[in-house]
Amino acid sequence: MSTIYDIANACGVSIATVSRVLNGSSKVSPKTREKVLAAMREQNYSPNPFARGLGLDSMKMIGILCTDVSDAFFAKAVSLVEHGLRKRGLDVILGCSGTELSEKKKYLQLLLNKHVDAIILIGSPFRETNDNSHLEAAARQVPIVTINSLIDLPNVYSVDCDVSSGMKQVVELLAADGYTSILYLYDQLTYSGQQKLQGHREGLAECGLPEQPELIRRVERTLGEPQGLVEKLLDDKVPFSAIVTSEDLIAIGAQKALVARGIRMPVIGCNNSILAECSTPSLTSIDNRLDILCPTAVKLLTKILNGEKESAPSQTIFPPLLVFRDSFTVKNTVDK
Amino acid sequence: MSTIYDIANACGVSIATVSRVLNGSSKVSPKTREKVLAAMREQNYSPNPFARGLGLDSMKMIGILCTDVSDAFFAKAVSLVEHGLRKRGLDVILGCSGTELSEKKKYLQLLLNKHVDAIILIGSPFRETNDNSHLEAAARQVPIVTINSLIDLPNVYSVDCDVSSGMKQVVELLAADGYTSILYLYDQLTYSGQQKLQGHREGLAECGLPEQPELIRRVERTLGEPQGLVEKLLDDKVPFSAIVTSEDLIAIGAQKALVARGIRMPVIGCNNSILAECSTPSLTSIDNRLDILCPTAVKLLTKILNGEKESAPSQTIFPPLLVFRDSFTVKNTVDK
DNA sequence: TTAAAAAATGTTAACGGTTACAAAAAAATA
DNA sequence: TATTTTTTTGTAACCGTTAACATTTTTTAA
Repeated sequence: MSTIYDIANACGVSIATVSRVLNGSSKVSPKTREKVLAAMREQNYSPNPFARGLGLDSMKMIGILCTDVSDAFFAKAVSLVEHGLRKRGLDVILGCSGTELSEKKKYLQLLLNKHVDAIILIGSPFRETNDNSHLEAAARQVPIVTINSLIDLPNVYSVDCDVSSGMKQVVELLAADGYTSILYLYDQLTYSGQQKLQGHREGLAECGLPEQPELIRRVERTLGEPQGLVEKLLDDKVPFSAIVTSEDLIAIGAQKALVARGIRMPVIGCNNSILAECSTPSLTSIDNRLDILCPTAVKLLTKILNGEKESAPSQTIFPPLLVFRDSFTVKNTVDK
Repeated sequence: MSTIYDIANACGVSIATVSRVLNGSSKVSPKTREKVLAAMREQNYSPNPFARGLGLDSMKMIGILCTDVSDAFFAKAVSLVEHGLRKRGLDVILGCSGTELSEKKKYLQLLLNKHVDAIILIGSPFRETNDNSHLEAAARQVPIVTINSLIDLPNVYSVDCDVSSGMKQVVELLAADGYTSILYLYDQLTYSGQQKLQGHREGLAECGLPEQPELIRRVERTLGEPQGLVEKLLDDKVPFSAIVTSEDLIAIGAQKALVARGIRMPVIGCNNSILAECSTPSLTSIDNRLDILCPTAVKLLTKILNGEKESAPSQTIFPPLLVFRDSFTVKNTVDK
């Protein structure tokens, strides 16, 4: 590994000059610049990131914190964010904390300890509890951008999708189609989980439908549990005529229960991951626009890192997109 | 941010003593140790990773390089590896290079430039070409552990699953059941892609079945392309009685074409991702044991980082697992 | 009680960059 | 040509650790 001193020696210049060439900061005469660049190429030089980091307190690394990359939703988000950051010359430290609040705190601290330049938080930082004191503390050290959850704290910037309205719209569409007994299956009440549930309730209220506790059920984010629950509800003859869920995986589990019994009714997922397409019948799903949120978050972040905090909106919200597939199409309305 | 000097001052000791407490290296008297630890707690001290990195040329970060985390297979692998590394106090820099060789090279270089302690390579480093000169060069700088591809180079350690035998076994099972015209759909001929194809061919040979070019077809790793191809083959009345694929996603696409026409025949996927379970009928799939490969790779890596290279096997191979689901069960054999 | 050995602590030079400031060289002006 | 201005380059301090080596303190042995 050659150092800045090696390059300086090779060209008969000082290390300051080499550093200047490296950073393109202040002026260097064209011919010395060329000489230095040639030496760098020759020696295959690459600046030591630790030394640089020590001086500048930055290694141009962004921490990405999510719950679980093996989940299709987070995987897509991480992928999109990683691409965006790379394109801008930023490296990515990945942390998958799981759902436990204590773990999330620990991971947040781990990233801070590594002196990342910023943190991108995918999904919700808190669960049922609204304790985000740790986030507040973290934001005092580095800017934080959250994707898919809205947090109002200094130095925290949120890019979110209004899934609440999506959920509401789904209820309205179903109701308009005569599906008035809607089974709502949700998993964790993270920020977006709460939004979804609220949207569902608003939809019910809007349509003058009653809120039935036995039709608003919490399940694990798995295939088996929703499937089992739906089977049980069918066994118990609990009446419902459509299923809406907070996640595609849950929807698919539920749909499997239906398919197994030859029952056909509208099933709506959320997140519109690849799973939705894989399901048979393919799943109608609320798309939370990660394809827009993630690039937006990255752009926002670069702005902030460039010191343009003033022009960085602390909240950016996009509308969701309903993607209709076989499990429920608006055409139903017409066909019926 | 308090430094080692702040702590030293606060306790009236030298920075060397603080450093010793920090590293637990040489002896420090119990009472000064306590005093120092107390000051650290009080000042919420955490050592500057860049300074440490500069001295030790290590920030205890491992680079993970994969093709695409948004793909269920890589997502699962990255997730498993991340967990294992975290548990051992190692941080993770993630790189998603895509399939282009030039990009892979670039990403490899990016990780090296960050002075990662090691690189874990998930999936294949090369495609149809067998050019792994860049890997060889990289391995001269840091140890490399590959997951799901076998590479014979100094300082490269491979943890792999023998999918070839899995593929072979599938053909044998199908043939034994009377399914002798097998459509084989594959995507990229990465290392494991080649292994799979070879296993398939071996299976055909073993069973005395002919290799039919029109039944060994390359498709994109998407849902739509295999679906379209199968539809076309059906239209063209190309005869086949079972479908085997190199990836679950492809299998699901193919199966969708069958389901749409009410045709039922064995469909076998590979990788056994969550997609396989989501499909209806649920997909029989070859599990390449990421649940074992990934922890093994991490353990191997820690061994290597601990300087126990001698006792680190350069190749570790696990057998695959056939996971039978609705799209093809061995019970078929009995039932028929 | 003193000398020797062991344990604890301190001093200081790396590690490889960045950058403020100083100095030298080149260009512009008088 | 001498002087001023501008451009280019060099010097050296600093960033916060680690660790070799030196020194002091404590313990043990004589």
